[in-house]
Amino acid sequence: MNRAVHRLGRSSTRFFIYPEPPFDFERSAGLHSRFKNSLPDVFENAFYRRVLRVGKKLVLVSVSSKGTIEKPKLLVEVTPQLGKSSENRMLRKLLHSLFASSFDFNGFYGLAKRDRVMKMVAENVKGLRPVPPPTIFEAVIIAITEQQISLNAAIAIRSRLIEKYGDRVMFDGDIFYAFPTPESLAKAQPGEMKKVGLSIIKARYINEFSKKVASGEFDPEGLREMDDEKVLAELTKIQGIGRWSAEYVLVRGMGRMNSLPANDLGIQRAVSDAYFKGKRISSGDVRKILMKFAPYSGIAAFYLMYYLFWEPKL
DNA sequence: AGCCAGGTTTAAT
DNA sequence: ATTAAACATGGC
Repeated sequence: MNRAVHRLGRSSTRFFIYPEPPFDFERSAGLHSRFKNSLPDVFENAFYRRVLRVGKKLVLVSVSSKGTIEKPKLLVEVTPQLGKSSENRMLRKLLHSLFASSFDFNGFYGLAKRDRVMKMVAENVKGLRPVPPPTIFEAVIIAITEQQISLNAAIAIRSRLIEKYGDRVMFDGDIFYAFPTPESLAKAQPGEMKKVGLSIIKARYINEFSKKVASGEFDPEGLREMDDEKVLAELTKIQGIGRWSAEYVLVRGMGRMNSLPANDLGIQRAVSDAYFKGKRISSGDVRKILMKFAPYSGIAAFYLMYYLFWEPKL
């Protein structure tokens, strides 16, 4: 299992991107660092780093803020330099989807003002945005790993999966991991995958799904063209993807912010803490509250959870 | 120590 | 059609 470490060329490019204000880079990109070891994303010393795949090539991107919440400006450093202009276009597009999605946050803030709780939450963490995984394939694997067990457990297991099956890249003496490709997880043996802490059944789900993607039988990126209902229908055909996982992929992986997994225990806890004094509530109660923020109910859920569970305490 | 955590499937009524 | 059991690890 000792794979080679990819050596990146020494060349690098730098450029700026300008997300729509307001954008809080620290909170948005730093969310990963609330968890102990949250590969493949690394946020350290105000730098967000991650290995991205551009075509067949691996690049390490380092992103840091050179602006403010109201005047966002991000410095992106890419190593190694990409040769072709088509590659550079792909990379820009990826970075745009990570940090500068065209989502209408002011629409959400407008609605939030009309609700006492959400107004307070939105004012406190203004500029927070979800940073989605770069591929839908990754979002599906994230969903499977996060089924049933706690986020902490899931992230620990997923990080070990990434260490075991993801390509490695060396930079400045540190090792970074790319998220495993469908091909590498398709080749993996479920019995081996289990060793990172996955249940055998999840190992098989991931393995089977990866085979379908690697062979071209299933094209996750094609889902982006479909409407919400169609996406849910396509995803739930996959073994191991139920209602919750499909909705999770939709909102977390595809930015379909009008949808949400109302059964999600985390969302239920957040809505309960914020609106029902912590008493046990149903998915119907969750819907009733978050519907007020349609078509931004997914964002509303994210803001509540962030504020209640992940906002760093002083 | 033991129970609950951002569920899904299979196999029983 | 509804319900129960099995599954894996981490944190309190």
